[in-house]
Amino acid sequence: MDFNAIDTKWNNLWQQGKVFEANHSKEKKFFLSAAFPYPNSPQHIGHGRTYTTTDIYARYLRMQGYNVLFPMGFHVTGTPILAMAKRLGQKDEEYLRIFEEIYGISRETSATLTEPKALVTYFSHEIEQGMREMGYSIDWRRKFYSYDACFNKFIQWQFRKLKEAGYIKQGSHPVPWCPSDNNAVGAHDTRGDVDPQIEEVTAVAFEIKGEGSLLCSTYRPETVYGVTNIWINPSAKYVKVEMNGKKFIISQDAANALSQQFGLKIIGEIKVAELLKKEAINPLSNAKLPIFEAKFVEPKTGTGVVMSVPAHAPLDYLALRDAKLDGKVKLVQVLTVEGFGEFPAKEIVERMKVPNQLDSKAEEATKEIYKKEAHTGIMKVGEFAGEGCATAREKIAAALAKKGQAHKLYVLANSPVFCRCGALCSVKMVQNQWFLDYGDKKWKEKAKECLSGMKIMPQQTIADYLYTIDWLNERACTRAAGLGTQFEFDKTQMIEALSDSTIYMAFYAISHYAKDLPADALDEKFFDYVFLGKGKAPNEAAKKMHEEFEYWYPFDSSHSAKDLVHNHLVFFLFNHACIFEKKKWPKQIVTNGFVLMDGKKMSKSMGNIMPIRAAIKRYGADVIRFSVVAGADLSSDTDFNKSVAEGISSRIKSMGELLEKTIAHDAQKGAKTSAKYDAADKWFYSRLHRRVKNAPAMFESFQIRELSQEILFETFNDMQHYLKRAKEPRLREFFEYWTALSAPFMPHIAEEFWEKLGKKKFVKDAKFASLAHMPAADEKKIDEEMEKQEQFLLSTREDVVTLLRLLKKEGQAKKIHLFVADEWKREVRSVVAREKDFGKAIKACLANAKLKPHAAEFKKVIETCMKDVGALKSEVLSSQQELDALQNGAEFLKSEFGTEILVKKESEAEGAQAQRAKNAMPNRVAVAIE
RNA sequence: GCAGGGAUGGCAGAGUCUGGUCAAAUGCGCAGGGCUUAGGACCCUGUGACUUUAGUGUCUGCGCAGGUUCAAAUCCUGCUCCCUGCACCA
Repeated sequence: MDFNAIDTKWNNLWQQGKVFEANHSKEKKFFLSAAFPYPNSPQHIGHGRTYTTTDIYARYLRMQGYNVLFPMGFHVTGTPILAMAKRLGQKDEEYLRIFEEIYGISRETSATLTEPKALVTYFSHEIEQGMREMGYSIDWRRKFYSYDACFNKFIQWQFRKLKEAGYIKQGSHPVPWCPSDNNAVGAHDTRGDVDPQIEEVTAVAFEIKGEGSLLCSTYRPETVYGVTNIWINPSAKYVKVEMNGKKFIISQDAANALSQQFGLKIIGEIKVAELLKKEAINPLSNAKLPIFEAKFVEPKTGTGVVMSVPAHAPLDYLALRDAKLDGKVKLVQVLTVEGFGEFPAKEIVERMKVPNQLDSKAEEATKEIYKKEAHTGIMKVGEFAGEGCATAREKIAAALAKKGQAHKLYVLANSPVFCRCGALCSVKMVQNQWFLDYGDKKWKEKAKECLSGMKIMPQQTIADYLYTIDWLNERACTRAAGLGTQFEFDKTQMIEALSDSTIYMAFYAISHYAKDLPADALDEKFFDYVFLGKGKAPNEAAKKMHEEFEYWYPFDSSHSAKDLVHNHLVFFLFNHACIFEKKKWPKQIVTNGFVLMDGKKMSKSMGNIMPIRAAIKRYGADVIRFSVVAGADLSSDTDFNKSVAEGISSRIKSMGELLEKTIAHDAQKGAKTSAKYDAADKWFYSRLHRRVKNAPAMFESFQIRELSQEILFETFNDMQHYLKRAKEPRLREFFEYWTALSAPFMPHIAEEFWEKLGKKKFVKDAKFASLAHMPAADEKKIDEEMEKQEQFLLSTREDVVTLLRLLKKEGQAKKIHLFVADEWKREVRSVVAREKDFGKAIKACLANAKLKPHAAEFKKVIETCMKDVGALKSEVLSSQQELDALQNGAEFLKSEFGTEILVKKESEAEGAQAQRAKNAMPNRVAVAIE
């Protein structure tokens, strides 16, 4: 089987036949989509998981008779593509290498990708081609890019609606900032792709009479009571600054960084030597504090001035000890800490034998104490004595701030972070930043109402949605640069990437028409009519688009990987709830886990990314489809590796070979067999129809893993057994059902099989398996008794195998006798099942008239039954049924063991066998081997 | 720190809601055998330990420590460890 050839054949036929183009009609519809990709790289097999899951579902629903719309577009909004084009233009070696080694893009090609649009075009074509090769049943006519003029108009309309609703606000906001580029920085703007993390710290003011205040940044304002001195770095430069009419002393570096956050003015330098002579005043205890020098103080971190709490901060204690001041300064205890005495910092430093402040163990000790004190520390002094460390911290910070003795400031927690331009990043307080007010209570309520009407898969993620809805606050919705849509209310701004992709699904409903209209025509009235049905249709186009939207909306199912739960998917709820009327709110969200490569996360730095098109080339699309969805439950991550893909491949191939054989056989002998089903046929088709019957519920609940297991492995195993068991296997019917059932998973191969089978079984004139109806199970063929009998036959076979091995008589037995337990033993079994107790069971049996004749024997039977009393719940076959099962399977057993098989009832045993026959139990035959 | 998820055999991964049929599905790996010129293809068997030449039995076992129960991977309590997310970034 040449998978690639089959893929190509059917991809072309589908395209030519316009099989997946969906138009509004009278039929019941289903509108679903998966998050549209950001084209700044080729896609890898991880992306394939979400799209494959979506496509399986789409194909399943199509086969259930729905008019299914599965569209796709490209999200190009934001800065990474801009940044990437710029870097390629600069011949950035890091990028060129990634392109070459991981994406397989030559340097010549890279040289042509220095414009954002060229990059978008290149990767979106690459991605689209991959999706086509994977056989995704997408209506490509509706494709658009988020920078298309018609889409811009749509987003601007959306933002006008949000503004009308009062959800767009302005205010100040801290962002990671490059002072040299004069722009906000994200992970893709920094050296080594470090994600800059903003953290809030408290800066406490320690007054120096006549000079202003020393500003000390700290994570632990509750320890101000214990401050014994102030640290400054002897080799740093300190300056006086003016801020809100007050004077402060901080390092020069800090002044530069903080000027981005506050309107501060540097008044002049102050020499370290001069500072060291001064005294500062503790704002809480009013103690006079000396100022000392310490090397551990980083002038670039925080304010460059550090308050010293030697009782609780190991670094402070170490610095004192290094300067031989530990004898002179009196430590002040602030907290009582579990497992420590008066001065925890001193204790831990001594216990861990930290040599000095610059040793790496100093940091370890700090972390340890910080954690311990935050957990178990109780305030010993001050206004909040008796309270826990964490609550006291907040209260003290607030109290100091109220008196103007503390200020909130922002720092980069993972500092230093460098911009790719080389400058050190800091935090800037952006003024007049535009926000979407997701903190609005009423809006939150609406979003929750929307959520409550939806089906969320996997169900356990509902908690995440609720949590995120509650937690969301004002969120910046514009940026100074980027591709996408201009922000109408402030033309210096572009709408930010996560804000223009919240209701874009609605645009798919009309995108294939919108493209043909001049952008000017898409004004307020136009969209009000199309999406909200307000007013009269401004023109024919609007009317047509309104009808289309009315047909396809509400949006039935949104698919993505699980990382979008905390942002995009929640915004999706908020925005739908705001813009559209309730009956147009979305119905379902499905999220899935990631794909690992040989057990490890795929990443550029590890170089273990497998591009999806390379994977298709190697294994075939359908094998990849199975590989990314069959391995794990929807919610958990799945592993892709060679052996999984090869295993799937070989199963599919052997199915193909069998299909060929079946067809050849039928052609020779004629497909019709008039003979009735025998036991083996009944068993096999009972299993098949049971699976067919259960399948729809499994598709609906996204038990994709279980379904693939059934289709690929369990059905396959059944067939293996059936082939051995059946006198004349009839596989045609099986293949007709199996092909349809597996078509959503392996569409190309299913089409190929379908064609070979003559393809008209389930729906008249279905040219494609993709359009055939999912077969309904023939429930008459589900035969539980037959399945049990076969099960019994198989376990009997197992017993014989075990016994032969035990006797070392494999292949040497002359005759094998099988004895079925008498009916009265079943009575005993059910008594034991009921009583669940040896004594009670005996009494019950004695009282049972039916068991009277067997009084001498039943005690032993009860004993045997009691061994696994829990197993007795399931019902067993009657003696006659067991007998039938074995007689029907006698041929099979004979061929398995190559010897004569004699089946009898226990009571019919004669001579030497009589004793053995007594071992027979319900559901377990007695075996006698000659 | 907060929130969510998790810990099962050589590996991956079911089983947990609804306790007993669980030495634990399925797949991979490994070992032995068969088929074959050969095999990475296919088939059979085995794969916690010990014991057993008539079909066993005993012990150990599902992160750790307890508890409930005739019975616990499954229920309860406490603990340890791991993963993911925490905002202006797609």
